[in-house]
Amino acid sequence: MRLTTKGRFAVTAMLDLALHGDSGPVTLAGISERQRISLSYLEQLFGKLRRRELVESVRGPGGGYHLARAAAKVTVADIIRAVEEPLDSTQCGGRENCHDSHRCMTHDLWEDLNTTVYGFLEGVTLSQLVERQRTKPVSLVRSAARTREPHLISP
Amino acid sequence: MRLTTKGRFAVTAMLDLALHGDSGPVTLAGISERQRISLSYLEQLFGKLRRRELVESVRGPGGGYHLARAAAKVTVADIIRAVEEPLDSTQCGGRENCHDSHRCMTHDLWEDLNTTVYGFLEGVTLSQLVERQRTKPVSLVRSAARTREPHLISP
DNA sequence: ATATACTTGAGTAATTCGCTCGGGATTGCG
DNA sequence: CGCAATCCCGAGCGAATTACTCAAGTATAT
Repeated sequence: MRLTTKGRFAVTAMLDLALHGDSGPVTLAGISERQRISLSYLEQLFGKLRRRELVESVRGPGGGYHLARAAAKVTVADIIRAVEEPLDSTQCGGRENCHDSHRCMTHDLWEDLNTTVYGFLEGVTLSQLVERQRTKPVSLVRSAARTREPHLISP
Repeated sequence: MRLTTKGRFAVTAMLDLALHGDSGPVTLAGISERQRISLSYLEQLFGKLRRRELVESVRGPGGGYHLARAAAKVTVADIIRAVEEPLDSTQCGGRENCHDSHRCMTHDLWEDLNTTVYGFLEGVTLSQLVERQRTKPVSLVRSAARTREPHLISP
């Protein structure tokens, strides 16, 4: 797994798409202006998002992008998986590197951690983010964290 | 937040430290050999881990590193924070970039997501990883996920 | 037609990653 | 003492990735 600004840009753009998708296709130029992301960079990102079938494109004037499925069915994990390069497995990935009793400890451990984090991001959908964006007063951190890490918020 | 192989190396090394720390300081050369991580790279990583007071060093022959506190008090989030470069906040981070009604949407959103993921990684301690490594049959994914994301596992 | 908008590919400066090299500094041990 | 083990530190480096530009397309609504 990898988590960088690239994934953040993609999530932001998808959120913008979800927020403005009510009235027809959303233009990359619009997203670029609203979110201050370079148009050409958005083009690259949406190329990947389209290939992963998270968005659909409408060409020609009045065209743009819209979500390929309901915002409730798109998770943050989906988006990140679409744009981030896959993290190559541990250096012992299938080769003769691992030996002794410690072989593949690295691999198993990280694979598990990986899956765990993804499992979590799998639980955060675009529609949740949209709702949170529209009803500002409630913070994502507090509402999301309260259900799983109570001691972190109210020590 | 950032999550790359760098963080993985650090977690792996710390886990090795926890596993072999019973009999005195652990040598970087030992970790390098067992985990197949370059010695010089380990030196860099442990420089950061030491500065963040996650490990303590013992110099001279017979020296090495040991954990600065109990494995139960070291979280994966601690380790990752120590070695990964901090992800600069959104491009609108304090500048005049954000405007309109959408200002800082990006910033707030990602900050929140960030905190949420970190909050989760705060919940995974080194001692949990050690125990899991010693009693292989139990998978990290299932046991960690079960305690905080019940609906993801048994829908 | 023509403008709008997506589509694709090549290229690029800056940054990070993973690592090497070359020196230190500190300390246990004979 | 002297030596070897070990940590410590900084400079640098090739490869990859990031974030982005430029330059061409193709499809389509009007």
